[in-house]
Amino acid sequence: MPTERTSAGDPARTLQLLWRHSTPDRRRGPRRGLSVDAVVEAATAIADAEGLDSVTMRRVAQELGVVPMTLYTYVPGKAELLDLMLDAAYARMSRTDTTGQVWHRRVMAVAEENKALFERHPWAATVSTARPPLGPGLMAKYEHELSALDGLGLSDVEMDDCLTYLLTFVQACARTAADARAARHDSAMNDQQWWEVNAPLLARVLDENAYPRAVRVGAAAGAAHGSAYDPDHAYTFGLQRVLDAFTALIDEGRSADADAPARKRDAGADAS
Amino acid sequence: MPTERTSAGDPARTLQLLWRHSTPDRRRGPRRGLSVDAVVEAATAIADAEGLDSVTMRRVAQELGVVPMTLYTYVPGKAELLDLMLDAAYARMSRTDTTGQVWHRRVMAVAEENKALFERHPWAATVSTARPPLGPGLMAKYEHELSALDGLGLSDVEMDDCLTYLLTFVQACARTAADARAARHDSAMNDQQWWEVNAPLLARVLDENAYPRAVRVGAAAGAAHGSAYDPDHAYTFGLQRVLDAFTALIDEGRSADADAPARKRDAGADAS
DNA sequence: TGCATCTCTGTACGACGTACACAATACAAC
DNA sequence: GTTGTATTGTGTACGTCGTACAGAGATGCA
Repeated sequence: MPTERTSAGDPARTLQLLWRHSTPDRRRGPRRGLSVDAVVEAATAIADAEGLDSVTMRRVAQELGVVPMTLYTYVPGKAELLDLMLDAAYARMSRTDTTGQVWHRRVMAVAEENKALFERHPWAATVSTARPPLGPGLMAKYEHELSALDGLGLSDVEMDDCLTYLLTFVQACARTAADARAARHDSAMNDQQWWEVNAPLLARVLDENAYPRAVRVGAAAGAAHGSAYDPDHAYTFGLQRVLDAFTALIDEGRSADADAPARKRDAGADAS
Repeated sequence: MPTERTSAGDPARTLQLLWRHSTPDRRRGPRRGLSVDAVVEAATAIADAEGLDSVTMRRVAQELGVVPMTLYTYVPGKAELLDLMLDAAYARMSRTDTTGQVWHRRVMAVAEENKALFERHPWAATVSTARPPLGPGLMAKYEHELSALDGLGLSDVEMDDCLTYLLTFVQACARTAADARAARHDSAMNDQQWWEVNAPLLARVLDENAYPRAVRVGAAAGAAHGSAYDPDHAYTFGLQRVLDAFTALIDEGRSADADAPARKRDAGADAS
């Protein structure tokens, strides 16, 4: 089961669908019983509730009361359907107006919005967007998110780099959280139960003296959060690191601009 | 095609296999024609060359000159085989001795080792390790990597947090790179060709005035690296951010220990 | 020499995306 | 009206997957 990927279908047809440029409105033949939006909505509902695995053409069709092949009159195939689902999810994201706030508040808002996206649509975190769906949803999202990084003295390329770094982080967290949820569901065990099953078995085969640091730190981490891995903690900890990293990068640029002999570190945001 | 996941099989059998505690050596019945290692090796070779999609029980069996069902006498199922593949890959990783070097060199070495892992085995980057394969390979890897973060004044939990943050970053980069490779392969188009196909189509539907920043920054980023997304650049840029972030965290701890009125920023590593 | 136990094989099932042929429908041209 | 044609919706079918199950043959122990 490899990773799903956006933009795996025919580019021309995909773009036409994404921007809804395919409605001559009066056509021959029977009236259409459904619509592209209805198909996308049904598929999204299934994905939200049961994961992307459950989104099969058969299942979406069943949900809409038609036979599987009917969907192919609305959508060229499953690949294009996924693009439509994701761009629609982007389009629906809330975009808080943070003009006038300090930059680290703006960046945190972007992170939160993406976190919310992946909480509402966990499947979205598992999709590879190496070639993103170039629809109105993505464009609006990108435009909005860039505004959070504007006016900080970063170059255009640096703005894109930073945004990529931030979004990669949030998506990686969400992906791990989604994977953990899927594992919990499939195994009918939560993480704690899973560890309770594995710990005694592991203890039998593992020589503690061979891995002193691993055993000590692993135990400490396991005790700190209830389990081996706590997605919420990883997000909170990591977001703070991202902000620290941006602070350093922005300050670097400022001190270079001012060509001061010593670096200044009064970046307007005491990201503590 | 959802994401593959480790530890999806039976925990007891998986651990026995991982630690190779299942060899009574003299058994009845015909001599075994293969071995667990042979199966794992064949599967890994296929995954390295053609991706995890191509690793099917039928294909692995064919490579070994047996019928598919034969594999099930060596391995309980495909889930357990994946655990064995990944732990073996961990076990084979090079672990450079960086004792005596400054911490940011040690951390960079860990990042490079993981980057190398994902270059040799791109499929490994696509596997979810929310529940990791608790084998000797992972233990050795974890033990080694923790040593890079030792002696920096971080708590055990912070060491684990930092390592998770670093590894999440490297894996996310590698995953994107692997996805891009897979897209290139499946579409028989490289990224540049893909953009050349999409750009004119997009220009027809997109109102440039509606997304001024997106168009400007997107163009700048696309021009800077040859394509829309450059995995190498994302890694280089991101690793520097990770180091900056760790610098800030370590300094924070030091200034708190020293309870100095002002923060000191002489962390021993000028991570420029 | 039996016999329990193990290896390896062949067949089969239900899932998937979707190609293809075809029936039913509604508008356009006459 | 009537006919032609484009379009929608349906049923069947193919090749893919992991693996359950039954059985055939080989081997070591009693």
